[in-house]
Amino acid sequence: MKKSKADTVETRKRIVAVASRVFLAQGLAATGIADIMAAAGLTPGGFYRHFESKEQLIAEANSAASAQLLDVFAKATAGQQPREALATVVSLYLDQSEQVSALCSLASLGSELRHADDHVKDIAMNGYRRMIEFVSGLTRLLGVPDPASVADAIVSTLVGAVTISRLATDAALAQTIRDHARAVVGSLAGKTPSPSASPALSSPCPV
Amino acid sequence: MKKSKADTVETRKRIVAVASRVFLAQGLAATGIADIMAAAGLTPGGFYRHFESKEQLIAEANSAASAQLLDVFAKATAGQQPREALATVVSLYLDQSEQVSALCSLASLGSELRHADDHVKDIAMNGYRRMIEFVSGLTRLLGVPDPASVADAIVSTLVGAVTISRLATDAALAQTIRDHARAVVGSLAGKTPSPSASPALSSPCPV
DNA sequence: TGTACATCAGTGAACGCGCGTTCACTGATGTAC
DNA sequence: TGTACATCAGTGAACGCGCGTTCACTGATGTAC
Repeated sequence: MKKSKADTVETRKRIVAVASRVFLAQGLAATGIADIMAAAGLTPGGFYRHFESKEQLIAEANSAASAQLLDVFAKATAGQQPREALATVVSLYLDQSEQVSALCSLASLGSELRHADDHVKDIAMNGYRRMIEFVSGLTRLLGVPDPASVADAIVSTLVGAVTISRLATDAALAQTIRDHARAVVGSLAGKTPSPSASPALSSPCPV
Repeated sequence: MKKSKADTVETRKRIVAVASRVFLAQGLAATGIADIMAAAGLTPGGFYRHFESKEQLIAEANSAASAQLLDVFAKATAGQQPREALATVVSLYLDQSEQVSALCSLASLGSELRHADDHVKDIAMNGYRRMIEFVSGLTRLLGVPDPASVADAIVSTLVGAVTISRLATDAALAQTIRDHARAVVGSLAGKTPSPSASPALSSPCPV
C-alpha cells in the first residue's frame, strides 16, 4: 500500500504536528512512538520510513512548536503599538487556557530538555533566541533602558511562572502566580509605571 | 545480615540523601532504583525494605532537597540586612557552579514534576511556598510596594533563568541569561535603583 | 547472664512489562519500455 | 497508451533491553525465657 509522494509528505507533516503537540503535553520520556503514530492514525512500524529515531522526531517537533509559537505572537500583535503588543504577548503566554504556553518547549519540557542531546538543546535555544528577538524588539521600541536585559528577564519570568504554576493543584494559587508575573513584567516594561518598579513616579518628588 | 535499628535509620537517610542529589541531577525518569541503591552502596532488592515505591522516594527526595535549599538560604543570610540578604540569595541561586540551584526541584525537575502524582506536586509546591515566604519576608522589609507580587516574580525569574540557561550549550549565553536575571531582580528589589526599574530616580525630577 | 528462636535488612537473581527498533510482508504508485 | 516490474509507505508481529518490583535466601540483631 505505497502512497503517492504528496501523501507521503503529508503524512510526515502530520506526524511532526501530532508529535509537537503530544510531546509538549505529556513529556518526552512519557510519550512513546506508538502513541504518536496512533494519534496520527498509523501503526508504530511505519515511523522509521520517515524518521531515523525518536530523537530526530523530538528535534523536529520542538522546532515546529517554536515556529508555531512565534507565529502566534506575530499574528496576534500585527499592527499593535509596542506597549500593547507586549501586553498581548504576556497575556497570551500566561493565559490559563494554556493554548499558547502549550507551544513553548521551555516551559513544557525545560527540565527534560536539559538531558537531551546537544542538537535538541540547540533547537530549543534557537526558539528562545527568536522569542528574545521578538520581545527585545518591543522593549527597545518602548525605550526601556537596557532592553536586552529586560527582554531576557521577561522571558525567564514567563517561563518560570508557567512552569511553577502548572505544579499547583490549587487553581487559585496557579492563577496568582501568573497574575503576579503579569503585573511585574508590566512594571518592568514601564507600562503604567507601577509603584513597585518606579516608586518615585507615584509619590511626591523627593528632591 | 540484619542491621541494628540505628543502622537501618542511617541507611534510609542515606538513600534519601543520595536520591535527592541524583534525581535532581539526572531527572526522575532517567534515574533508576538500582542507580540510587548502587550510589548508596546497596543492591536494588533492599530498596523495598525502606520504601513502598519509587514514587514515595521521589516525594521524600524532593522534600529533603527543598529543606536543604532553604537551610542554605537561612544560613548564608544569617545576620544580613534585607537588601544584602536578597542579593545573597539571588547570587547563590544563579551561581553558575550550580551548587545551590542543584537543590531546587522547580528548576531541576519542573517540567517532569508536572506529570508526577498530586502528592509529589504538593510537596514541590510546599517547597515553593517556603521559598516565597523567605523572599517575601525580605521584600516586605525592603519596603517594596506589593511585596508578595515581587517575591513571586523574583522566584519565577530565578527558576526560569536557571531552567533556560541550562539548555545553552554556549556557556557565555548561559552566563548572560543569569546575569540579566540578577540585574533585573536587583532592580525589582529597588537595589541600587536601576534606570530600567525606576528611571525617575536617576534623572532630573520631572515635576 | 545464657540460650534458643524470631525478626528483618540486605542480597542477587528472576519476573513482567513497556518501549524503541527491526523485519518480512502487502499492495498501490511510479517508471521503463 | 498499455504492460511488466521495481519501489516503498504502511502493517503488525517480534526482538532486546532496561527498569520497577518480587522473592527465596542469608545471617546478624533483638527478644523471650
